[in-house]
Amino acid sequence: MNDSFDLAESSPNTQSYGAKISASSYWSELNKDQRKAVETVDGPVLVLAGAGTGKTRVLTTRLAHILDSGLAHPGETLTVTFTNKAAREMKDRVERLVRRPMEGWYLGTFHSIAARVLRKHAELVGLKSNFTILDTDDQLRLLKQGLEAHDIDEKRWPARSLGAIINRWKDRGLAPDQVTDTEGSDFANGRTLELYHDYQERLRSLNAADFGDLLMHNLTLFSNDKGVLREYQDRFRFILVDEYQDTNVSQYLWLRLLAQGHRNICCVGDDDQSIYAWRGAEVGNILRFEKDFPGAQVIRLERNYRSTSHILGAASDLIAHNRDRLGKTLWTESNEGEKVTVHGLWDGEAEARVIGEHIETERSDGQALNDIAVLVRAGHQTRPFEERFIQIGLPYRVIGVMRFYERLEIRDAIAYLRVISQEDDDLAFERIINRPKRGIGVTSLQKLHVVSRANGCSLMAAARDLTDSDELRGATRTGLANLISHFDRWRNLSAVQALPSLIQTILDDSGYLEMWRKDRSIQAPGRLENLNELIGALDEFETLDSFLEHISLVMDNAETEDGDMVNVMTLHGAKGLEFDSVYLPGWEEGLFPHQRALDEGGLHALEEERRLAYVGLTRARQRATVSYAANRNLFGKWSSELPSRFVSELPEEHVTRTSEINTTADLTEPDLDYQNIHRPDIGRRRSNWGRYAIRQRNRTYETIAVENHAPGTFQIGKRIFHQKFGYGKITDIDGNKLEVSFEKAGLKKVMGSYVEPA
DNA sequence: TGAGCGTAGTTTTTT
DNA sequence: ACTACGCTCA
Repeated sequence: MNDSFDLAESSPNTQSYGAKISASSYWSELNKDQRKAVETVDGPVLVLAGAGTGKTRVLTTRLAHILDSGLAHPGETLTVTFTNKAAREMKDRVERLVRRPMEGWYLGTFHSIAARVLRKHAELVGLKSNFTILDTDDQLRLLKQGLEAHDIDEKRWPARSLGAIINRWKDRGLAPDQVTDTEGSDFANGRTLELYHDYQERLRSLNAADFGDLLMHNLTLFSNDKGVLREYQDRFRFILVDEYQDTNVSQYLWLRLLAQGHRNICCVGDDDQSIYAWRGAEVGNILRFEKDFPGAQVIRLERNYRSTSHILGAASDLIAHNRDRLGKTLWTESNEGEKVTVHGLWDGEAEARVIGEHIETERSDGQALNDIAVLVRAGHQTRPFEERFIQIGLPYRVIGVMRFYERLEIRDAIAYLRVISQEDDDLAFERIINRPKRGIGVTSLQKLHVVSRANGCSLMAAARDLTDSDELRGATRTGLANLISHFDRWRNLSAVQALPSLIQTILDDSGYLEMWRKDRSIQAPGRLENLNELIGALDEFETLDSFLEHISLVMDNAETEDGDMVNVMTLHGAKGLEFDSVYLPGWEEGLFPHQRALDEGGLHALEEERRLAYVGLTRARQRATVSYAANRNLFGKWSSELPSRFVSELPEEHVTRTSEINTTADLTEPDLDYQNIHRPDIGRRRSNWGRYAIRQRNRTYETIAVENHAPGTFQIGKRIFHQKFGYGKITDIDGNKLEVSFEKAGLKKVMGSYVEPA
């Protein structure tokens, strides 16, 4: 972390400042709109950049232009992204363009820049400069402790829910004394605010900040000390923001404050790709930009360089179903390409099989697997694909699963380091106090907590006290005393020893490595391997603190595996990426759009789901293949599925549809030829369908006979019972689909075969 | 202290 | 189906 912005950054850089260097060499290839977005450096600019319109290119070129033409030193620019990956990419590209070391510039994620600012002025918000940044796991444990302290039943009021409420407040920049809404009023009998208050107190006493605090404390800081705010306002002559549609309110307020100095802020975003409202992002930030920055120029990038016109056409028509959007008309000069294909399939297994076959065909046509992706809605959907791909020997990688620094053994090792860096870090100390086993169980830990609360001291201090007293006996006392003396030694060692050998010593002395060596489980060898990797990774860091800052803010995915492999990931994970060929399985009502989104977020959530579908389609350069299954095994239960409404929203002119099944909607067609053949392996699946026809190669060869309700069982107004949603009244009937107004769950469409007369 | 068992909850994810 | 958690009992 370069923290020297008072020195190095403000020293005049005679090479660049004031020197007009022609930048035309690297932006001659930009189109008119892109060029305008790069050149308009005076005043606020909003760049609405559709999918595949060269957004990143514009952003990097703009920054390079500002630096190259001497409009600002690197240290006078602020560039924010959401992910470390995006920040790194931007850094690389700008450095390549500018060919000059960019020491001291402010380019990074919102969180890393906010942390950098906060460390400088921590005392103004009641923290010390070396505060710990807590991750979600720590936060959760802290919240649990809070609930316990308030005697609130954690079963009834889960810490996770409390965390979600508090995080939403923080997303909006609301400290406990600023909360006026009733957001949390139905949680814990209205004691949410009290819990939030205590949680913040606890964080302060631990000298810790959670992710939300980083931004929120910045806001507090800026409003408490106008001098500091002024300093940054003056400093940042140019501000650039990537993925602006993903900013939450507190990030927005933060930007707005900082931009008030020079008013040169350029935000790049696409309202159609806003898919993070569920974690506090406000698309509204885009919509209000012109209001907040009067005279702002709005530049639209609408020429798509990525996809064929069929893919672009399909995606554009789909997203046009959203009401809540600014509206863009993407166009392309690329060829028509293939139509988007839509497959209806029997079940998830068939879906995985068919996609596997398609990929093998593409592969034999010379298509690189690295440029193929399977994009799913939810993490668990990757499984059938993994199983199938393993079976047929198709190389694949799943992106975005467990991250390196989230692994149990890595977190343990880091906890040791955290205690060394900050003896007061109770959360870290608690984590490893009995790992490996030292005879310090729940009872002993409770004693420590009592002492620490009574004395207002840290757990470590309490531990010192307790080992001096007679409270603890036998193995427990020796175990704890040993641990304490180990820590004292390690702390001394940390001053003189390089990080890799320090951690090696710690893991040896503590018996932590020994613990895993003795462990006979399958995972143990992998864990030891990971620990070795950690030791290696530590080589890159000068100080313990710089390493800890890195891991708390730059918890990146482990590098993706080398080789030519199909990419399997969630739609969210695919944002910003592109592939030749994209498979989009699981387009079924309830799965995509996801039921939970529909239940909780209504129309807004539905539109967000649709944007997700849009993001999925627009990842494809050459081919996009959508599929849905008639039956799906979810959480151990089979259920019949309806094709997603998004499937029917795809325009015929850009789509080819094939189906191995008839969906329920088709069952009411009179001329279909049903046979009642019972196929045992399907019968076992307790499919509740009335009659179901599968047609393959124009031949109906399979139908499952399951008991059907007698005609007239269902009439509008009749009361029915549904396994999942309970009692309700039928409001509409459409073939085998019923629209039911449920007493608890509200208005829903359900399968007739799923309900019983009540 | 730890194994064994029952229960509940299973979208998306960064920092 | 699978996991994570909390509780009971040896």
